[in-house]
Amino acid sequence: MEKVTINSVAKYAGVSKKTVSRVLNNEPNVSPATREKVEAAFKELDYRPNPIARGLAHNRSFIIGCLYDNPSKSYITRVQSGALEACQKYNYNLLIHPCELRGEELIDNVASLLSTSRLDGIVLTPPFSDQPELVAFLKQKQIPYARVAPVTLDDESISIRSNDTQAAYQITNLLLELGHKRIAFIKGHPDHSVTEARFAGYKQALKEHQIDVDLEIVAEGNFSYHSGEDSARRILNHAKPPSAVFASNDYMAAAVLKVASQLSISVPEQLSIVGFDNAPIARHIWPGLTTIAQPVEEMTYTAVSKLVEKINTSDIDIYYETFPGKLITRESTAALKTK
Amino acid sequence: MEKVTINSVAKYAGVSKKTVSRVLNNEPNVSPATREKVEAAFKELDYRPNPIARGLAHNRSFIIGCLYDNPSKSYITRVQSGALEACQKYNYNLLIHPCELRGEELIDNVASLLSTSRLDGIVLTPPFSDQPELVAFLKQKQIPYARVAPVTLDDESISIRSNDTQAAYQITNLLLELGHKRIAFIKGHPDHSVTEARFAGYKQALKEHQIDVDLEIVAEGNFSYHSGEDSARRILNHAKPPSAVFASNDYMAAAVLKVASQLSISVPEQLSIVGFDNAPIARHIWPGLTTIAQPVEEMTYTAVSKLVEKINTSDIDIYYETFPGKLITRESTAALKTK
DNA sequence: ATTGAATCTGACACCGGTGTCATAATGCGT
DNA sequence: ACGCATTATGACACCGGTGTCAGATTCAAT
Repeated sequence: MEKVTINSVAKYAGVSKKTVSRVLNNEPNVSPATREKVEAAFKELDYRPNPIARGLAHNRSFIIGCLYDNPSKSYITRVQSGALEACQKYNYNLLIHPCELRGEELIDNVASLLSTSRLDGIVLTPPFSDQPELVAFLKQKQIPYARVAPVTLDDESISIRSNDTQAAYQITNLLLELGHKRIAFIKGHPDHSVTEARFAGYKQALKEHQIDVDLEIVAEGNFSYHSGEDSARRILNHAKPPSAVFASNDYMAAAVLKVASQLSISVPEQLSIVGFDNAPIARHIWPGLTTIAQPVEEMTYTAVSKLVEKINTSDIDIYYETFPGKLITRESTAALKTK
Repeated sequence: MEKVTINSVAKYAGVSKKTVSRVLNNEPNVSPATREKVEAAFKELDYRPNPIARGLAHNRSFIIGCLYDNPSKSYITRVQSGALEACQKYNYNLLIHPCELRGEELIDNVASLLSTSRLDGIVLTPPFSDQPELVAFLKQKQIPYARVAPVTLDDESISIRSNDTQAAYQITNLLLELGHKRIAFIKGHPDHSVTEARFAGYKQALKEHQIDVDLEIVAEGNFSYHSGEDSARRILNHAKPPSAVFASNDYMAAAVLKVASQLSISVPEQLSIVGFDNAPIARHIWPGLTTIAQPVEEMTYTAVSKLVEKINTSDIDIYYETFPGKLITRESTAALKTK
């Protein structure tokens, strides 16, 4: 089984390789008869164009990079899944690049990624969507990029956003409507811009109900389960403990539930808990967590699609779209019993 | 900033491009003086070889594919992480390829993946490590491959194994030593070869303690949380309920815990539960799950490393290595109280 | 039949590297 | 100083596609 190149097809079909190339790329100015001959040859020889050669000729790699650093495996998998689907649609490949660096080192790392792998474009997922130095670097290097779930705005890019503040507002309101007045909050990782966005929604809801934010029951977490445990221990042992806890993601919320069990605080009877993200764990623990679901796959799919379109047509310069979150009610929340 | 090619370096250093190529690849027969000149030019111009051109010349893509279909996101992430690390070491890229197909469709899908992406090699993770048609196909197509955690043997390949039977035996023994005599078992997905391997370990341990396997408390799961719930409900509502449950993975074990809470069966006082895999959920629920940890990253790292070495040297033909599992004891197991 | 425009087709260089092989430069023994 | 083996270097074709442009063919209009 010798390999089938454009030359063998050309010979087989009795035309020049350029004509074969024209058929391959659906270029105009090929007579129907010729086109048919060439297509028959494709079938007959089972010809597959070599993407590497094509890449060399175009000075393109047909590879999109995906940059992430997220403690949630399920989030990463969902991002990948959406990105992959978009790549397949356009015959691109996806190169995943987990990266824990920040600042100068991050720039160096991405620079070396770009020069070694010759990416055609790059998708930034949180927390990288909001790293101004990184964005500036890509802009300066003229590397097309798209940002998933950024909070900051940037006039010349593709940004696929979610409205975390709104969603956090909504879920806090749910607790308020259930009668909770003393609601603790566990913040996320300070590098992630959604951290402040979610906190802002929480504060706004409290404010509208004329409740002051009590920083004694606001803990600094970092999205990890462990940080949730520490925060929960502090909050639940407070002299005036809250009747509800809003953790900035589901892992930390799960940790709150664990600490509550350890302290024999029953959920949701004595304590309501809400999380964020609708990670698998939210329904894998008992009671299940009330949380916010976001269409992560869809967001990433859109981001990569728009990015590839930008690369292919250099038409789209700016694209904004906001995807709404959805409140999911499970067993971890209940009305406050009036004592 | 015009782009730096091998030609510009050659011109700058005053040598031919072939000489530059020689320096680049550490080939012999370059005088120290010339080598230095060229290396200085590299630095000066910040030259990065174009992997696509190199790929074309070598008829290689420098891409390794990773095939998987696993319900556990954390498992996937760990596989990716090990594979990526190995790829980086050898300057390869990793192409991830989730795939839910089986049989004929699977072969077609992989065939098209190979011809479109020109992979240099492919890593098979469970359940693909044990699909005989797929392995036969790759062998016939002469595509180098490595198998992670296969159960079946195959004389001519790279196989990085774990001893699931032994580990299952060990964890079952732990329950037996705690005094449990009636131990339920929830099987995994029938497509995964580890499913039978783990069951075999369970049976062996029971046999050595002269306990017959009671198929009434052996459930057919599929590794999903949901299947674990269904199985747990059946098992725990049995007329003669078990005092311990061994679920083939941690998700199903977590589901058993949930069902137990719903039925007000306290864990571990009335019921011991063990899982398998040491997934994050094993320590994110309360009580934490006693389980088996396997060095997934390390296994995949080794698999990819050996695969790339095979590609580069066509030396290694066969490579076997078995990684042991490790028992992790948490709060979900306790000694059976003698009534 | 003739002409001009529109449509088709192929020769050839090129993308940025690597392999082959011939030739130039060096080292070494006598 | 000479000859010979060894090392160093470059010219050139090639990997498998694509862009450019000139030449060939077709077609409609006169």
